[in-house]
Amino acid sequence: MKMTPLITSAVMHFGEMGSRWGFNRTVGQILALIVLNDEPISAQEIADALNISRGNTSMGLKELQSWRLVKQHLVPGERKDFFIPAGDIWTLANRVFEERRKREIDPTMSLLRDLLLDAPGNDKEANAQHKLNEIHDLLESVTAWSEELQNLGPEKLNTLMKLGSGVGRMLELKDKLLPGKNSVN
Amino acid sequence: MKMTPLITSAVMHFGEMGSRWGFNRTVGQILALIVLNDEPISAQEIADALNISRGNTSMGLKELQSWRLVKQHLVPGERKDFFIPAGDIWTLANRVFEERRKREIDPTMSLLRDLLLDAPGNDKEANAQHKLNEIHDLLESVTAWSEELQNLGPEKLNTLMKLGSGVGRMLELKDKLLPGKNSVN
DNA sequence: TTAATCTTTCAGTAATTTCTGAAACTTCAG
DNA sequence: CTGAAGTTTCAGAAATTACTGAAAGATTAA
Repeated sequence: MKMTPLITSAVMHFGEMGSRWGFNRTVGQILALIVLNDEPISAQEIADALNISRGNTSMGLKELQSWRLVKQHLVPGERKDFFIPAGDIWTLANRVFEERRKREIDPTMSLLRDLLLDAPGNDKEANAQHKLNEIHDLLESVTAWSEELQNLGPEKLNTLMKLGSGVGRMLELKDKLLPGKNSVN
Repeated sequence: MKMTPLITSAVMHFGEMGSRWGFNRTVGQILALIVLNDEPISAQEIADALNISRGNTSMGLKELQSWRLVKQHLVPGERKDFFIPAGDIWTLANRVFEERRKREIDPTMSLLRDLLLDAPGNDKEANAQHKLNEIHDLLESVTAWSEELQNLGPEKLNTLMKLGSGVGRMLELKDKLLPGKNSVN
């Protein structure tokens, strides 16, 4: 499992970025290694290639599995576990989005809902609640919208993309196209 | 600057979430406090309300200004600086997106472009490059798309949102609507 | 110019997060 | 059973990140 220079650079970079993407350096490196390596790779090979302890490798793999980015791959006749990506790039990116949404947005939405239930104690609180409500609505929109995009799948998303600023114009005409679909929540 | 219980909960929560949103606990708390407080608030008041050192407050404010989430507000006749949000909720959310894109996506895109320039040394590398290319294209789509959404602004985005799964159907009819806009790019 | 008021910087410390490696656990072949 | 081959767990060590507070730097009023 000697890494080529190209793979090494990529793996190192994904390690550095890992923390910004919601996991730590090692987890990022392991993910990159598994994705870029077309063959299934064992935990021991990962530990060797990245120069990290076997224990750390095990925890990293566990985390990647909890994110559903990596899955086990049993090689017949082999005792050890091998690992492969849990899907194609599009799928993986989707999973990262989803998982991050769960960690970054859902808890806040839940708190905001709770805070908005209480009657405001004074003007200051009423004002704060108003702001919190705006935040809540925005997060709700973002969530709903990102789900929508995920369901579209890569091809349609691409069509939409290429439409570019045409989206705005299209919206202005939508009533003619899809009557009865406006003003529906 | 005594915080009401409601504001306290919100501020604490934004502190906890802060690290997931790309900044640290204190920065998250400061941001929440400034946003939820309708009046301009001084650095000293922030430090007192959050029970943090004046130095830490100063660094936090500096970071929030670098994210363009908070701005100074000079009160005539007052010597000290006051702070207010740099815009409405929609604007702030946009800034967070943008700033995170800069930190989370742009550096990777740049590295990927570089790595794709080199000729592959062998089959393994060729395969890895293919994967890297897929990642690059996906990130490019995401970037372009998020810019598109930002330019739409909140009202149109909302229209789009409410359209829900109608987006898919609309796409199928788009050629009739906007002839000449397909297959561009 | 001086002093008062406020802000920023940064070295050192505290808190948090990540990593290691040894021990415990699991699985299976003989 | 037993032991070989592998995996997981977790207490403590190492590395990283955040925070404090004192000192240095601004800015302005007198």
